[in-house]
Amino acid sequence: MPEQTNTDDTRTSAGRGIPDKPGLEGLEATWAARWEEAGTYAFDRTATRDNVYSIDTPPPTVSGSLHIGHVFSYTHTDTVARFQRMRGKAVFYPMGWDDNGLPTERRVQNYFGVRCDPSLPYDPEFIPPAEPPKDPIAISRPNFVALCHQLTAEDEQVFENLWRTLGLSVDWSRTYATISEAAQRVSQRGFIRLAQRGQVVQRTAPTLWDVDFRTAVSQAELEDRERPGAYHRLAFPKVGGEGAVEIETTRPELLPACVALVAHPDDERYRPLFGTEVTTPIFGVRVPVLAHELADPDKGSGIAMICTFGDTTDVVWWRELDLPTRTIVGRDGRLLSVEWGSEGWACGDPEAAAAAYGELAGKSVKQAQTRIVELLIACGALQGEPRPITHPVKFFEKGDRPLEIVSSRQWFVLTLPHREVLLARGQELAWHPHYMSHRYRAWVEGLAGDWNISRQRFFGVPLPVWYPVRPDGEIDHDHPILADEATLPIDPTTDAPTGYTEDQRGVPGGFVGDPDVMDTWATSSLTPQIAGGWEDDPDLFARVFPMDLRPQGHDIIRTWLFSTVVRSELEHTALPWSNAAISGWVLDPDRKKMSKSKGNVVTPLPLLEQHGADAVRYWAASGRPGTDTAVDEGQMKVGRRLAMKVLNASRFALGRLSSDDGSLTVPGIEAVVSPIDRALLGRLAVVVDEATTAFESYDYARALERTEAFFWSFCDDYLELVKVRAYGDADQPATASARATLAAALSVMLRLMAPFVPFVTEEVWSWWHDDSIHTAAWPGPDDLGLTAEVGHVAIDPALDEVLEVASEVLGLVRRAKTEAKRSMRAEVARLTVTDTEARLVALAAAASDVRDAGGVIDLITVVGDESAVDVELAQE
RNA sequence: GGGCGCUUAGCUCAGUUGGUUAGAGCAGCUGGUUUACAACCAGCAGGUCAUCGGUUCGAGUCCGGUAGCGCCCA
Repeated sequence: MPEQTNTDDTRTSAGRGIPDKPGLEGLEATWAARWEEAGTYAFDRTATRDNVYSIDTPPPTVSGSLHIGHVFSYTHTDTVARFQRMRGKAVFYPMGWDDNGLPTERRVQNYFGVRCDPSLPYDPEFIPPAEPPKDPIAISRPNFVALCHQLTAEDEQVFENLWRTLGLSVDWSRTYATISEAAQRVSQRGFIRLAQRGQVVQRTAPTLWDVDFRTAVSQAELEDRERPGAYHRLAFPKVGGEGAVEIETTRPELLPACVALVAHPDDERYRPLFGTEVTTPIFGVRVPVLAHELADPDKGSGIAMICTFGDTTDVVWWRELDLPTRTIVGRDGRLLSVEWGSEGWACGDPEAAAAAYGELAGKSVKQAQTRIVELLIACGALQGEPRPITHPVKFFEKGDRPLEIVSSRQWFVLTLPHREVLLARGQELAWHPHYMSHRYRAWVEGLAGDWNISRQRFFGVPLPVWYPVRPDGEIDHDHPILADEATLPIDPTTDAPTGYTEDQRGVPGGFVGDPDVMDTWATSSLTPQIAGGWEDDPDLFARVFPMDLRPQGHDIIRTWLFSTVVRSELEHTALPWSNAAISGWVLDPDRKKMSKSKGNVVTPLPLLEQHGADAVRYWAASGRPGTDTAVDEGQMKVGRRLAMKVLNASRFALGRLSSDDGSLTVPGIEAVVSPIDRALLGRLAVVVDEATTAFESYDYARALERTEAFFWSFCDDYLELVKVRAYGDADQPATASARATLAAALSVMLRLMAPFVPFVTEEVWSWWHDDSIHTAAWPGPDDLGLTAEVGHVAIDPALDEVLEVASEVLGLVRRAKTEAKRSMRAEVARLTVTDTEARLVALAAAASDVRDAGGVIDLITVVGDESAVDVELAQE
């Protein structure tokens, strides 16, 4: 153990001594390698839950590019991890890689120039061309998945190198990947458990659909984008009456899918029409006029057409007004063919409707809009010119075209029935900063539907489900066959369910596999279970779960945080962690949000190379929890200066303790007798208190600020004051006191700074210790010769005044020298201090230090009411 | 439209339950280099705390209104 447990007497220190020329270059590589070798950050899995601090690390999307934002938020977590480790916790700090899902698919498509065609057979000989071809090569799903694994492995290495350079105290023997076999097993097991409890169900329901990715997306993946559009005013002739009802729509191409008109129940203009019918222009379909509160009287003409489906409001109307479905938009975003006059497609003149619709079928919704507007003009149904507007349109957050809503069979995790308990869990969770809890609450309160986890994609965790094929050849979706847990992970498109053989695939009496994969969040929502070895390693799981900390960005509260809470609630009836620390964004140097399209994304490696990891960490740790922070190279330079100062101040302090043979002799804390030394340690004890309290409430930035401020005043004033005294004879009590104070203060300050600047503190620590500072004990009052409990350190005002007055007088002496444009070494012939008796008593206790530091020959004190310092410089 | 956050020195930000003269760093200015540090040190200057009103002996801090910026949700 380090010397703070062995302070009873003077002892010769271990360590390798003070190097001749300490520097910052190369510290990252040196210490990253040593930490790895020594297992400094290895998790002690014999520790009981009480002594474990477990972190549910966000797995970065490895297919994304390195971003300074990664460095920022992961540094925050690392400072907390290091603090907890020094407090004696066994820190469970794994790293995960999120390589599951669409971003990887996209990257693989672009990187290799391929596309997945699931109908193709596996080609074991396939090797992608060196250069991606212009036209993508179609390859089988197994080939495609193999390329995904190959590329993510390379991407993971890039991230790991960054994290090691940054000095994250991750246990690198505990990495996981969200597409790994273990993660797939956990994910599929989680699904099966939900299904067995009836908490995930299949439904054929209107589903948000991205026509380019050809997959369903969930509410959490939506975003609104402002898009230009136009209100088209259409006239619907009344049935059995005079005149027409005019509606306004931004999507005239959906007219064939119109099933009703709707207005607000209180809208006097349309009240008389409720219960009557109108016919759609061009297609002559009779539709009712209905009332519903969601119709906005101020929007357009105040009456809207309901189509199945134009937007999410249409879905609500369709469900609540019990309307029929007329599907015209296909999964490729093109209009489907329709048999006018058949069941569900009744109309006045099927031939005319078919002729008009024939112009639209097969077109994209955009092309169809252009054509139908021409048809509407031709038949006189379009009233006036289309009126351009800008309005919010729903997009998949990764998509390029507006979402459509299609009706399809999907698996839904039931969240709506659990809204209340999920809100209660949000209250129970300790949020840092607290106000971030509002984001969660607002999201849960606003949940509009259950969580659709089916995705019609290729690279993901397959749904572990098959369906029986009935004797008539129809697929029986109502009796899904769940995979046997013992067989996980499985792929139902290549594995047969227990009790069946592969030759029964797709034949009557046999089975078919569910072709879909799960939403990435369906797997990412289980990161505590994946990292903690749920069911696969019950001993480990019991030691780490529920976890202590979930660190993450505020942008994914509604996705990752929410879904993790859902899964933990449904599976364990518990919160997955007790604390959530929410990081802000990193903004570009001009405080603009970074984005690829703006081209202002800052990459971290050049900054790490230029300024050093400690400096970049210093900048990151100055960003307060939850606060958006701009990239600031100025702050990094300050961080580097701090690191340099640590080296130099340590060299000086330890230099006073070193013998001619280079060995260090550290006096025990009991040697501290001089009032000014005791005052210094008293102040430091308060800083230890503040830093500890700040860290306990996840305010690493405050801990850094307080520690740093103390360190600089220590260097500027205290070191100057005791410089001469510390050079004296070690047998002198005054000299021993100064040296003991230097040693104790340095030891404590280094440990306070270790979470922020782990490289330089470890370097300095190694000069006089054999073990790592990062496994040393977090400092407490006993390190400073005080017995108070943490949180109860009080300053002795009389003692503190010694340091206060001495620093103040020294400052005034410096000012006099500066104003006289003299060197700091200039001698002071006579220093006259006028002050109260109490302050002069304090000054007297440090008089020789003040004389030494100021070069004062003659110090005169005068009792008086007004404080005054007169500095008479010696002749040059 | 609803909600959350922010507004303090030229810039980036601290300022905990209200309590002396509102702090720091950067930038600026003036000086200083041989025994820790020129990737340094010392010193100086710089603010109507967005704005209006209220509570109070006392408000950067608490309450309400307004404006601007940012984000989340409709």
